[in-house]
Amino acid sequence: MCNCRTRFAPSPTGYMHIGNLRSALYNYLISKSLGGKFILRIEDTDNKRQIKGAEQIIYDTLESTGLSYDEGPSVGGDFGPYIQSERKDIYLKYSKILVDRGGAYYCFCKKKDDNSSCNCRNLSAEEVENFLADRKSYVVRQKMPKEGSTSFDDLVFGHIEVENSGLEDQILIKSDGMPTYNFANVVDDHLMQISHVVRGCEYLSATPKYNLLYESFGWEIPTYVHLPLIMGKNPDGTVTKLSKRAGAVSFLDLVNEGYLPEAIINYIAFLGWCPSSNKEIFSLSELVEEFSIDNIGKSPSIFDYEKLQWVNAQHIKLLSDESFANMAKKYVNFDVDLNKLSKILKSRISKFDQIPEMIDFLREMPKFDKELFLNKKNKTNEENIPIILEKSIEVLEKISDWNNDKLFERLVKLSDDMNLKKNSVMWAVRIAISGKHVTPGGATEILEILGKEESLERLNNSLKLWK
RNA sequence: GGCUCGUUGGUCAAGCGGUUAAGACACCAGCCUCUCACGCUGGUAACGCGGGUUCGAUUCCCGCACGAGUCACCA
Repeated sequence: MCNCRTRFAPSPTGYMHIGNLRSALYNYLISKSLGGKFILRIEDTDNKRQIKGAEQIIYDTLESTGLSYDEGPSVGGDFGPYIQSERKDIYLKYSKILVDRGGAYYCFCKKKDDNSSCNCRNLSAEEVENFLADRKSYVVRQKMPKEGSTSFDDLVFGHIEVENSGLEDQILIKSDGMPTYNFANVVDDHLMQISHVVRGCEYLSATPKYNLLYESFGWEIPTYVHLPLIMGKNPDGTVTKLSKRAGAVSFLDLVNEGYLPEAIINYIAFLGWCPSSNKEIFSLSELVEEFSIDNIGKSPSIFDYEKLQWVNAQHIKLLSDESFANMAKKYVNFDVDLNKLSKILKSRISKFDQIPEMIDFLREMPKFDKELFLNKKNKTNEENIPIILEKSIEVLEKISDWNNDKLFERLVKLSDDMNLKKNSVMWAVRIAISGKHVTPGGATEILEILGKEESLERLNNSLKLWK
């Protein structure tokens, strides 16, 4: 056990996209692989951007992916509340402390004012008192050093150093009294004793500002782990940071398309990290076992649907027959034996939304071209097709024990009797009952699913095409 | 534009001074097979460019190019 504490701190401003989830995952993996705690904190300091339901999506996503948190809204913890809008007073209090310590100052300029003309940094204590007494609206700004440089060592990116002169006196408390993200983040991370700040590297260049804040407070600076960006492909082929515009990927959308949460987790774990071994398919707990910060890379990765699909296919194969049938249920909208269906589908789909198209022929015999029956490799032709179908019908009519093994055995026997390869019979029968060139499952598997009555009806109808 | 970061096959990626430069996806071929899929075997394909350092650079250093991130009273 160690006292490693990480936090996932999303804003409820929309759906949960892959970048957020990856951040949650890595926070989880880092704390769990070190035997520490994983904390959820909701950062809802921007009233304007709140979206109803977004918070619930966060809870649901963490729940369905198994990223369970040790502290957070509803589960509680010793450092609550875990929702920033409920911590407003805390930020105000600390902003005052910071002003007293000389790390920040009140700014009474109007929003539109040109920053360069702002002289609030030099206001006397008396002037400030007066403005405050007048209830003049204000913001609190961080007092950045004018010279020197600030540096830190990131566990992934190494030593980063920036000139202080490039840093603006950023706003800490907005005129509505709410803290900005940057400020609330620092205060909460300190108060909640976060040891490792794990976040996307878009924050890399803002980190010196954070450190200056920690220093002004006299607080210990946490360990930083910045994660490489996840890029999305634009329609024109260029790549940019994953966003609505580029490769729009929301967790919920993926799930609705038929990706398994565990597959999504497995895949995004590899966006920026890779294990020492060549193993690729992991459960969440296996990821915890193998995860190591040392193996996080720096270069951006591109979200690749093809690879995701492959990973998903692998996880689908790992599913028990029961859970597969359960998942498949919602994609099957007609009456059919789900268990039998699942058997032929499991190795053939890479995501669940492929199911409807694959099995539509089971519900209703499609119109098809008679030419489909003719297949050189399987030696079917205009002469033998009608005979095969006729004989098959005779044989099948006599079967009362309608199951795959029995059907297979009888049709193989028929082909022997007719001096044909079994492929010829199987091909003819399969086309006759499916009307499709390719089908999931072989002739006898489809016969079994269709049932005796439906199968014979289809067979007879197809035979008519040849009379 | 300033600052910061990155650059190994089409994609994801191992590598951390000397390698036949792994592996995976995709693609192609073959095998297996009651079509397809699964599975198995094999194949095509890569160190951005230019200087150094070194006996030796994909690996270290410096330029350049290209890509990206960030510069909000958004997070």
